[in-house]
Amino acid sequence: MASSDKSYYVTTPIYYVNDAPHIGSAYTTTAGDVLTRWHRQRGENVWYLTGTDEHGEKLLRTARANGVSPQEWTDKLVREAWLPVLETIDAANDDFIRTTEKRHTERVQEFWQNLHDAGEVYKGSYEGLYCVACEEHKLPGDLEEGTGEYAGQLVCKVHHRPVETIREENYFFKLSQYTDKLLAYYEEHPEFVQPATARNEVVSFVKQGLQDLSISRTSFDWGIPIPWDTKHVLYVWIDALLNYVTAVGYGSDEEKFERTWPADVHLVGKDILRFHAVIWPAMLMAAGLPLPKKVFGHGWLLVGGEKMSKTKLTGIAPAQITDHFGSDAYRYYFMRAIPFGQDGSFSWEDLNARYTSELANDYGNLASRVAAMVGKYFGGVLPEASAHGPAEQTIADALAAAVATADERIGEALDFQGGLNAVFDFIKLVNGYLTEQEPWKVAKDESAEGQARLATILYTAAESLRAVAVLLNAVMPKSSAALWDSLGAEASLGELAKQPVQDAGRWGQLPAGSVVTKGAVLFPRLEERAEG
RNA sequence: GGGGCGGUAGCUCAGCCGGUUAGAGCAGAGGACUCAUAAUCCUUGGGUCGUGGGUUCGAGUCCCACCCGCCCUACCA
Repeated sequence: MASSDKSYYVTTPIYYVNDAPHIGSAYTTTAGDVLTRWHRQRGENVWYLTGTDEHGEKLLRTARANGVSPQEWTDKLVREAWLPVLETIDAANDDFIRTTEKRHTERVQEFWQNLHDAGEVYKGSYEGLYCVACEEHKLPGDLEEGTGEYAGQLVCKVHHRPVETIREENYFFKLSQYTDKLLAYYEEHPEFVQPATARNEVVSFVKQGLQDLSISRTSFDWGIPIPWDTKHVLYVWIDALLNYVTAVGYGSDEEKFERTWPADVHLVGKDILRFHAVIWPAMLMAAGLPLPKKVFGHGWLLVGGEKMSKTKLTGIAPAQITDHFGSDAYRYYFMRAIPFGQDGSFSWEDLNARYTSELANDYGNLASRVAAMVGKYFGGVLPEASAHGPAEQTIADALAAAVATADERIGEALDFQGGLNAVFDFIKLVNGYLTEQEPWKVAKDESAEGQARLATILYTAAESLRAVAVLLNAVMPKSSAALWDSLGAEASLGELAKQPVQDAGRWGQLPAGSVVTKGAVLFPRLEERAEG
């Protein structure tokens, strides 16, 4: 297999199906979608995977509470909530894996059977603390000194009631054996865990030494049975992580697996970084499989200065935003307003302000004024730039720089904000160019020179927009398509998605004679949206 | 308890190894223009740089203590 055939493979976490999809999970999916669209537009083979995590005790309980089987419950949630949200945010994933699918469960069983056969798994007993009220196992850090009648005992921080000690026969994965191997790997591959702050936390955690990991449960049965001892089901995480390989043909389609694995980027929220940067690579090492090239832990979305938590998820559903602003603005906002890798504040005010200022006024209005002038002065037929001078060259040079920056920032550094800044700085520059050149005044000069200048100014603006449409297609596919259409570009240049993004700065691609029409405005000004 | 990060203009944030009048975007104010989605372009704002000390000729920028928010991690019983 030639290396050039290797797909650029990006994953999101598989989301726990029992939780309602909110903007936090959609944030990861959006970022992955922008990243993969960008790489596709470079002409690379790309594979973008997302999906749902469907096992575990919590899901079993909700299913029962709703009087249906866990499979029925999970089917319903996927159908009614998780698949629709992909439409809502306009994600173009190549596959969607569910951990209840045979292609997953069978491969997972083989994987662990192999590790068991190889001596990586042993039977032991697990002793843990359990809060009956929470119905969860607790770590020492989840507990505190009791007071009053529970004085002297450790109580759950949530319920302030004593926890029970529970002993269970479990299978264990020899994670402890991988402490040094992981540390060596982090050392050799400093880019493996990003950003650097996330990497530091992972490294310092592993340096303390790893404990073997309990990988099975016997207290409930909604999970993948351990093949050699079917009273046990696999711990959800240990099952879920394998989706990244089972979905691309591990153990079933070697050709596809070779072409896809290892993943180029695992996108994860920083809360689940440890599973992806410690446990997952150890599992792969144990199985003799290549490790993913990069695990990127992005930040939280803060609402009102606080982390959006699952529990107090009065949360915001993506559709609440897209219903009003549209999916393009949704995608733009989260990529532009929040530095990927850092926590960022979400507010309706900020969203509204950016929509109006950046999308409607700067970008959309530029497209409108250019299309209007080509229509008004040249009957909608793009004229030739016969008087290209220094002012035009400045624009062309700035474009080339913006393209280079955007390609590096978005395509390599996963700095979506930086990439969008470059594009929008360019848009502002073109607005300024028009104001300086005053084509509406030049239009009154009917001399040949005057008309040549007018033609050149409008060509320059239209050609700039052509590049902007190409550059923004990964972030805002719908409005970019509308702009492409308005410029009449498809007739000569072909499909927008086929325009190589790294070549967008080559000046003069939009041919004179293109039919420019003033379609619907890209981002109509919106009524002030009320709180929440 | 230990470790880390953050607290800078109304809002969101930049400010590298200390050095002339602390910056950007948005919002606000004034002006220009009219091709355009009352849009665009130009100009403009004086904020105890969390608090209190200290080092220094000079400190958001270094040191100490403290307050607030968050993250990682422990002990113990």
